[in-house]
Amino acid sequence: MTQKSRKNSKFSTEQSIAYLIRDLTRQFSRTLQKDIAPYGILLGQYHFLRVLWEQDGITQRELAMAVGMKESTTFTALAGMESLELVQRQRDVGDRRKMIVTLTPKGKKLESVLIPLAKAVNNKALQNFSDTETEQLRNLLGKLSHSLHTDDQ
Amino acid sequence: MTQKSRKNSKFSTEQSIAYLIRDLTRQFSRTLQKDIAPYGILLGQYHFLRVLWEQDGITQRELAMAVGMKESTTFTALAGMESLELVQRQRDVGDRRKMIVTLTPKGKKLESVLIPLAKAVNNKALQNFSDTETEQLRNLLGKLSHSLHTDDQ
DNA sequence: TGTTGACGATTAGATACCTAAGTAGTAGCG
DNA sequence: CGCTACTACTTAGGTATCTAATCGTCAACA
Repeated sequence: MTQKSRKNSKFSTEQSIAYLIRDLTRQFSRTLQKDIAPYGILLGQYHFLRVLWEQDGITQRELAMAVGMKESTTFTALAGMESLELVQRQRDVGDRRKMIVTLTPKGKKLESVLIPLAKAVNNKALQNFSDTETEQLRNLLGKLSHSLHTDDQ
Repeated sequence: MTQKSRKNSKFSTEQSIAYLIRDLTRQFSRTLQKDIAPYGILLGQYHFLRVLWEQDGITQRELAMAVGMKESTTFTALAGMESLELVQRQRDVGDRRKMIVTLTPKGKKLESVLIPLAKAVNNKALQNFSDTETEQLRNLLGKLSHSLHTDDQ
């Protein structure tokens, strides 16, 4: 290691928190993507399905909020999912601006197949973690997220 | 919260580690991207610059490895960086398959400008973390990454 | 009741990645 | 040598996001 890279341990190339997290995201994505691909589901679609399995019949905007994606991203994903007949979209009768998204039987059925795959990835990642460590990690990540969201500084 | 979403705390929509991490990556990316945009640098380019500032004159493949990106991604990023005159690429004389990447003065100068911006984002995220917590987080993330990489299970 | 502004969805266009399939150049071996 | 396999880069094409701009609908109020 060069002198340069040692001078700030909070930020060296290998160790910055941001880098570690970005790298982990890629690993998680690649892994889960490969697992669900055989079922014809794209990773970008899976995120939306996961929310719909718990809250069916919500609007596109609510879905976007729940998943944490922008509405344009949500729109694109749903368009693909509709053509695959995983979801159905209909205008809200009461407020025609809104688009209600509901799962088709095909979309519903996937829950029992895909959730275990996602759990497996999560469990593999956490295989050597005690419950305490898992909780610790979750708390630290939450704190990180909260700090990044604040507008001060 | 529905009964359903409560039944497995390790995996509910809001709390899965993979989701938290993916979300954090987006936050980090958006934040840093906005900060560096005024200098005409794209986030995807920044990652490569960061490595080059510490190890100038390496090959494209070495750079890809150091950054943790695929070579095709590296190639595209470098092409853009070359046209912005941030780096120069020349064939290795000894082995003409290799492409040596070196920073231009313009690329070098950016180090003193951009690194503080990246540090600021990191520090903002870690603003309420004690040194112990930071180290803890780093260790937990490293462990996570290691577990995901193993081929067993 | 007509105008204006907010809201929700959509479209357009860009960035950041990936996988898979080329294309050279190098090296090893019979 | 000359074939073959490997290495490094490149190209092609696709996915997952984003921001910014536009379009239809609704609501509020002068």
